[in-house]
Amino acid sequence: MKYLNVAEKNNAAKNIAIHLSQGTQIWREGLLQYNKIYEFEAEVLGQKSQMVMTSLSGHLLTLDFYGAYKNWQSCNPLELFDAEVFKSCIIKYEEIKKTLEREVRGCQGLIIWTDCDREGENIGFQIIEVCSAVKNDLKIFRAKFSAITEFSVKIALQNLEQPNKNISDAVDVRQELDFRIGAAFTRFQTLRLRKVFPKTIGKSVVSYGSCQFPTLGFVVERYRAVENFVAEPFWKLTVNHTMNGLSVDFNWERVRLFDQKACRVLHDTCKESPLATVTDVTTKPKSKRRPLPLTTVEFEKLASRKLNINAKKAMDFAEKLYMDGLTSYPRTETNEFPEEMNLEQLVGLHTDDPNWGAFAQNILDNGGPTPRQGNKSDGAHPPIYPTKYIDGQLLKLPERRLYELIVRSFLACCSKDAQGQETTATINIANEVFSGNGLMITARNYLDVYPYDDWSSTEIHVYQSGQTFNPSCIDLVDGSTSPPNLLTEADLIELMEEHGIGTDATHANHIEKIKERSYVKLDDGITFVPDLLGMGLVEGYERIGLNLSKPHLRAQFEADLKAISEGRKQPQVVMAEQVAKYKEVYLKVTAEANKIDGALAERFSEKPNTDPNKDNVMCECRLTCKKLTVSKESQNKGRPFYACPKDIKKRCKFFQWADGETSTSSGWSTNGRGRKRAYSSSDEWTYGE
DNA sequence: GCAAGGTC
Repeated sequence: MKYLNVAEKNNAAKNIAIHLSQGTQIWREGLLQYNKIYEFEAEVLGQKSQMVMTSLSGHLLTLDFYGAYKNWQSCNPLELFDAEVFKSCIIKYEEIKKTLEREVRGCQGLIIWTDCDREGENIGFQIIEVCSAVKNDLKIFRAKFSAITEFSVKIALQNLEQPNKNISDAVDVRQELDFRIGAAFTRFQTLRLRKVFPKTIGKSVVSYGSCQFPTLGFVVERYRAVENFVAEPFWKLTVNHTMNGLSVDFNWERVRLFDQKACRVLHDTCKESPLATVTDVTTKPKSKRRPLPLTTVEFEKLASRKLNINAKKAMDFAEKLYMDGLTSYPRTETNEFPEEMNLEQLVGLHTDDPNWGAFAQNILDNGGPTPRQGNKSDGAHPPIYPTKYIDGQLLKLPERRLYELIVRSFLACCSKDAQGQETTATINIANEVFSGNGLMITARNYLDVYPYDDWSSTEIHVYQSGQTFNPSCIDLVDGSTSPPNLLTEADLIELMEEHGIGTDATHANHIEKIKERSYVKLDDGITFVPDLLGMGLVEGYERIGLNLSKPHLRAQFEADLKAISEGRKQPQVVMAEQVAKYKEVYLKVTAEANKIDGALAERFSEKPNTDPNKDNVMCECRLTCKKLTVSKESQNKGRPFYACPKDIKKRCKFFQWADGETSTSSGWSTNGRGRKRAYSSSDEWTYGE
């Protein structure tokens, strides 16, 4: 038997091949330089077999509309909810597809080794689709692994399963809906707003996406919370005891009062008999926990918060570090190291470094690495860790700082929690209670290598229970409640993760996208505020009574997808329900689009063009009485034509333009990528009015 | 020229 084995990416294919062949694999080039082919022997289903292993680079196929639906001017976006869609190979991956087709011909079996998550299952079915098309009697298997380690992939090969169609179906529904909704709303928003605000919108695209809008929504919500915040004045008592050059502050047990008079009365009472009596002194151990093994989300948050490198840039550099072999795969949700990983060796790589070498040596000399184990695993990738040591001086600046962050995080999580002793002294002044704290750090441990956490000692006098002293001062301090902070990028990523908007691999992209679209902007280089367009859009949809920027729509959809994965719901049913829902939303939006114009007009300085459709020409089909509105502008650019969705696959002799003229072309059009697509129309169109 | 999800 000869099996074709296909992984989701080259790196996975290579490592799986190494593990299964004990390093005896030989490699050759595939048709695309990034995706190599590895060959070795292995035992499959109790039989010695020839193995050919190659990979994709993520999804192989993508969705598209046919002919007229592809063109922004030649169809009503409403039709995109029902227009037929097709999957085709992503143009840059055609060589990968050809490699699969060529390699599978010589094989009798196919083993899918894509990542063991939802998207991976779907990618698996794309591989099956391509391979089955050239070889129809293939024996097909799915390898399920919990990590790409020798142990895990060998177990997977001994326990081959069948691919799970339900999971893949859920992804198909997700893709198709995101695509239809995204295309319909994006075209509508863009085409309309370009006409209503030609100066402000210009040629830019006003996109709608099921992740873009909730992300924008988080920024708007926080901005409003800050804007609408009403500060409330408060008053509080503070006590200070300075002696021998050491100043100790005591905090009031009541924290603060919102009644100035009451606070003044208590202050006066304390000032009248200011002698403080120490009522209690406790000292107890306190520790600060070392970080968990590093995930993508934590990496992005640290880079953004501590190094001021934004998530998109951080991921681009992480990708480069990974490609250079310095760090492990950067997209991971896993925060625990697999048992079989040799952490001692990985720590040992760093013992010669001038900055953290001694720390690494210290870990090895004191019982070895003992990382905390988290509770998340994506089943394919370990946490992010340095795979190789390099002198930081050899790297350019942002890369060096990110490599250092990965190394320091790794060494910190392999180290021990910081330990300290916290002393709390409680005092009583005229029956008011205050407490002061002191912290003595007894073992800094991980903090010595991890500058991203603060924990510092604070001194306190040595007090004894029953002792009395005269405070240096007892003050009445006024203040006012403060608004929440605007969102930083790290906060935004946290919210996205919490509400299930996007994935670890896409958070940074969505944030970048809404910046690019001018929906949000960085206020002071650090915090996000809505930009005029983003704010106006959210307000416009709200005036229509829609909450498209709230995360619950996406959350509901995710719940449906889960039901499909588990076989509890039919994909066609969910698809139909969601399409119907969004179609209704779309109709409402187009009917009340003037409310969006109005909201934006209040934000923009440009006066809106109040009748953006006055130049439109109505087309009507004589046979079906279907109506189509076309702008004069597009009419001049090229004649609108109608593609009949049902007959699309039939190659027809001629088609008819919306102005009634027929063309004798073969009935094939080319798409933007120069590829031929069939479209047809037996309907006749004519201009009305 | 549109989405979101993978990935180089």
